[in-house]
Amino acid sequence: MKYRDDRNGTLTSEELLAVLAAIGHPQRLRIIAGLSEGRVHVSELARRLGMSRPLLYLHLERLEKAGLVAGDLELSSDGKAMKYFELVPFDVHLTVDVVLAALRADEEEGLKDVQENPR
Amino acid sequence: MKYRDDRNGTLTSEELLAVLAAIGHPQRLRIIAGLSEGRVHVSELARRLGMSRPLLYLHLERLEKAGLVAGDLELSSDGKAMKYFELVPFDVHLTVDVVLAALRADEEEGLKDVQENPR
DNA sequence: GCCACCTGTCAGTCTGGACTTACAGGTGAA
DNA sequence: TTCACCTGTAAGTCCAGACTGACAGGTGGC
Repeated sequence: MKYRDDRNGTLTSEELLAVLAAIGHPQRLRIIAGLSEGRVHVSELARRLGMSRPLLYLHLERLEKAGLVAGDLELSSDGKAMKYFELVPFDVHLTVDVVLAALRADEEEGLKDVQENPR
Repeated sequence: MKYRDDRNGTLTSEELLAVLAAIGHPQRLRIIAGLSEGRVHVSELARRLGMSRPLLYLHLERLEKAGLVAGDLELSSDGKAMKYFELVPFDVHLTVDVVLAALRADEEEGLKDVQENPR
């Protein structure tokens, strides 16, 4: 899983911010809750949460980019295209040390960039 | 500490969102890092981070509302007013269960409101 | 044909947060 | 008095994100 493999669980600040911003929104909390019971396709989830489908798309996109949910387009038995989403288990421990580690990880990323793309 | 005492560590979604929004901003990550070495007064911190003082005020205000930092206005030995800020240790475990618990806590808050302010 | 489902995207509005500049006030020291 | 510090806030700009409404396309069944 993403956060276990990368740098032994250390996130860069960019990744950390993506996760925080993704979770830190009332609607997206509800989306996470809605997905916690299992995979659902978009239209169904929109109905359950009482929110418009285009809006739900935006939120799901954001959650997916942050690695918190995963989408999968499937053909149902009756031939209809269905986009299923499911939760990706996440576990981020928020402490001062994690913040410091993220900022430190940024610098190392920066160094890596310099080594890979020297000017 | 705020998050230990309230409901045995369970945050309402409002509190959780406040914390996530407060931490989830590049400048505020740097502010947290800046405060991790100890208490600093606002002007000094602004200089260290290279950001304008009014802007720093806004961010500190947000962090304080979320309970992540604490401010204290003091008179220095030479009579000048100094606003010192320091970190409040925080430890928020971000998992699906925490999200679900937050939404559940909201409902109980709602019930409490009804009991305290019956119509 | 029409209806009931589904996916995907675009154009437009609107609001809140981020940020700057500029101001008000205070102290002590030269 | 002027300078160098400090706190605190009000006014204005700017932009990204949230959200709506209306489209495009597809399938299968009546």
